[in-house]
Amino acid sequence: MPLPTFFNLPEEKRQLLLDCAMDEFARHDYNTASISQIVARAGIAKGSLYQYFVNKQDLHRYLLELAAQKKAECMAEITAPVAGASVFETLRFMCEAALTFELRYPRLAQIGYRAINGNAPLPEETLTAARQSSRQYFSVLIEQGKQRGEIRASVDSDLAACVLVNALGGMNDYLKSRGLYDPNSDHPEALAHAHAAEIKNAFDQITAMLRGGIASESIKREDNQ
Amino acid sequence: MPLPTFFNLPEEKRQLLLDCAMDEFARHDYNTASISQIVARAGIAKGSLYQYFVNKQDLHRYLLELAAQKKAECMAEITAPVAGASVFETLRFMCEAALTFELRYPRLAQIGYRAINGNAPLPEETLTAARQSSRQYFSVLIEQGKQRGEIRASVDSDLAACVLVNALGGMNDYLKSRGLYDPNSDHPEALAHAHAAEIKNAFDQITAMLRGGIASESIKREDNQ
Amino acid sequence: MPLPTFFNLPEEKRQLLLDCAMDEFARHDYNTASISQIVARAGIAKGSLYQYFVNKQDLHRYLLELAAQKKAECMAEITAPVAGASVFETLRFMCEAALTFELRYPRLAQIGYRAINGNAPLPEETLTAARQSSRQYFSVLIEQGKQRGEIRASVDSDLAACVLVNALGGMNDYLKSRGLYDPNSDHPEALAHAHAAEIKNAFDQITAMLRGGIASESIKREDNQ
Amino acid sequence: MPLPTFFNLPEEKRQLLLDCAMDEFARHDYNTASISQIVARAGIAKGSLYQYFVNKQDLHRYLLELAAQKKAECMAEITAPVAGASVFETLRFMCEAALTFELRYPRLAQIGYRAINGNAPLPEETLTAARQSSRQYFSVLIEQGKQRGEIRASVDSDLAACVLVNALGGMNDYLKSRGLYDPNSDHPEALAHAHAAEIKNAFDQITAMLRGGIASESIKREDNQ
DNA sequence: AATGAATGAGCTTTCATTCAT
DNA sequence: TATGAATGAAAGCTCATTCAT
Repeated sequence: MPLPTFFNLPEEKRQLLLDCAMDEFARHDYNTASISQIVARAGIAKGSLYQYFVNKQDLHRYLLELAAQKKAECMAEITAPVAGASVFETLRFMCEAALTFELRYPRLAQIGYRAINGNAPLPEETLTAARQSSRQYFSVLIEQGKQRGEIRASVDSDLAACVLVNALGGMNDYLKSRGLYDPNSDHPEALAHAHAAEIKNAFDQITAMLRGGIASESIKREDNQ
Repeated sequence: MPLPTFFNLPEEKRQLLLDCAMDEFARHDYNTASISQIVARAGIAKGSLYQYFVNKQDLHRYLLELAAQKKAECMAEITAPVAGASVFETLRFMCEAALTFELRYPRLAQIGYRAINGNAPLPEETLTAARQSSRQYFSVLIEQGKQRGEIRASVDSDLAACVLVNALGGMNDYLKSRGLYDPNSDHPEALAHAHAAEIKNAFDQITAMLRGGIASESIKREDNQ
Repeated sequence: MPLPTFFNLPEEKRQLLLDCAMDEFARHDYNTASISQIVARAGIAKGSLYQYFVNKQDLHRYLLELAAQKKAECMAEITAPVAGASVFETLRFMCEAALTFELRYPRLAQIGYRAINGNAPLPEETLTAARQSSRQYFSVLIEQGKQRGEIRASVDSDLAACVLVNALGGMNDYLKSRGLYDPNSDHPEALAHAHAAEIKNAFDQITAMLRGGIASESIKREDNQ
Repeated sequence: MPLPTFFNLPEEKRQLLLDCAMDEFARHDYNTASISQIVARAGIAKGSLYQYFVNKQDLHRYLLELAAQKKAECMAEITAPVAGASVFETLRFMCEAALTFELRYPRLAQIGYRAINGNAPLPEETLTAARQSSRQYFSVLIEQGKQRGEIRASVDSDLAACVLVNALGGMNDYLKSRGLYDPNSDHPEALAHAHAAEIKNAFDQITAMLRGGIASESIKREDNQ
């Protein structure tokens, strides 16, 4: 809820300010992020920022809103293909959407991450909702999978949801460790594009892993005995 | 790297100071943790703390070192039984070891968690190393599994390691969301004890999931065609 | 000394601005009164106010001037009947005039009160002059009383003037403490009307007190011995 | 309630800080008084002040406490002679005590005045109590006077109390206008000493005025008819 | 004449660190 | 070695005033 003044700003100036704010809140958690730093880097007077935003919280929440909006956009791009997809195909698509978001808006992604795991002054209900939302999404997805006969009925949906959410996060780690994706690089999207094939392969592997496990056939035969 | 003075301190006093420091850094992130609080609760002069540690960072890193050491101890306890175990048995043991660490040293565990998830002023290399260490441990484990024929050769060990590490973290989320384990409760160990059966079941489920995947048999048959 | 622009304003707009300014300066002391509040409530641009007044002080002084002028009007209304009146009758009339002013222009009265009691950035000479003006009025009145034989020649006119001025202020305190008059109530005039008889009685009592003192007859006989 | 650190300060330094604080709070109301100014003039670091006082309010209240204490001392000096005195003698003594306080501690007196009439952040009950205390004291005094037959039974004690309180304040005005007392001069007490005779005369006159009124004998005869 | 965004000095408060004792 | 007072840069925020349009 920025003040109207903010939206009257010339596009260029507004974007510069947002850039600086995103830099700061991506690099530091809420308490450590410095308004002074932001305005100094944006080259505006300190008082000016308070013509645009009510206070630090207001600015922070606007960035979170932006993150939510941009993430929703990334998700929306895959809505269509997902419609009739199997659970595992959906998973594949979500991997892509999540990565797309991180690649396009790495700072917003980081700010969102901090908000959920850090000390940002958000209403507890908002936090709880945010923390549960992806877990619940996956939980529902798995329930659907069970009904369609795609997923073993014996699987605990909630536990599996936790595992999925984190496992997908693990893919990020993997891509980073391979240098296939660096949120701090200047053009992460270009980087990802260059490694599209490898990334696609990681998507496939992780889906396969979650689908069929990592055990060898011989072990599995033991399991079934 | 505390100063020599620190180790000359009477055991009792040293332990009290550490206790207070752990309390503070477990409850607040690095920037919000207050040196004043620590010395006040420990009943020592503010200046004294700077006779023991170079600065705030120094104290913080010492706590992280302690965490690493204690965690290693917990892991070591399961080294023996693990010796001849299968990869999946080892995984089960590691789940237990990780939980044991969290229960015995909940504050150190929390401090470590905060450090890895990014607010502490640690050299990037230290952070990277910390993040990679467990990944590498798992990577090696999986390689062993492959050689023993327990794990599919087609699995990418590094990716699988990332998935495992994060999936185990997901189990934590699950236990917390179920109220089976709360690191902030007064007696997390007692709590965990009361729910031992349920926790054990979660261990089993997650191992099974990683082992055989979550797909139903019919889907798997499609996979194999 | 508003700028000429101010007087070119349409009557309605000018009055609205004055209303809002009076509200603000009556409710808050000079430093706490907010230009932003005034312009916001008056619905004009902040810059516009500076087309009408040099600065905050200028606006404030204009309000004080207005107060002086309105108070003078109230006093003027009683000039005629006062012409041939005795000093004590005049005092009675002045009580009424002062109350009339407070009832008709409660905000201006309050602003004047604040100015004299010391937070406003007025030149010391202005303040001194304001403080002395009423004192001098009373001083002259008492001198007249002496010449007419209504007041003891031994009375120090200046000291008596100070006493009178403040004693009349004391009557205000009394009326307020009794709930007979509250300048902050929505309709102080209505309130005062409801208690007209009691207020009239207070006028009479205070005049009597200043006239004949508070000592009992027996004490006075001692005085005269 | 300053922090203990404050009282450990060397007398000289403590007094200097108090001096600067009294200067500032006497010259400006609570909101306008500037901590920055105080520390700058006292030549201490800004952080140091917060080792002595919890915050601005704490400092302010301490000054008020000091004022109350010093005023009580001044009053105590006249307790003995007052014991068996008549109402009018008591009044005389109180005039002296009040003036003594203003002369000895002109800044504390001013701070107290601001607290009662201004916007200081004090609990409403404290304010109300302070505002009523002197009025009530006088009210009781007058009631006693009535019982002893020193004061006319027909006098309204509360109204008379208001008149007395303010009339005594009027004496201050008088002394100031005569240059017999200047709270801003460096040694107001010395000044008062030089004019002791004139001040004593003012005391006597004002007592006489309140006792017997200002009307001439001829007027009074009319009153009694 | 009217606008309202831009300004920046100023505010109170915090806190890791230093240093004289 | 122990102390704790002293420090001062930095924080978020306010507001009368200016100025380009």
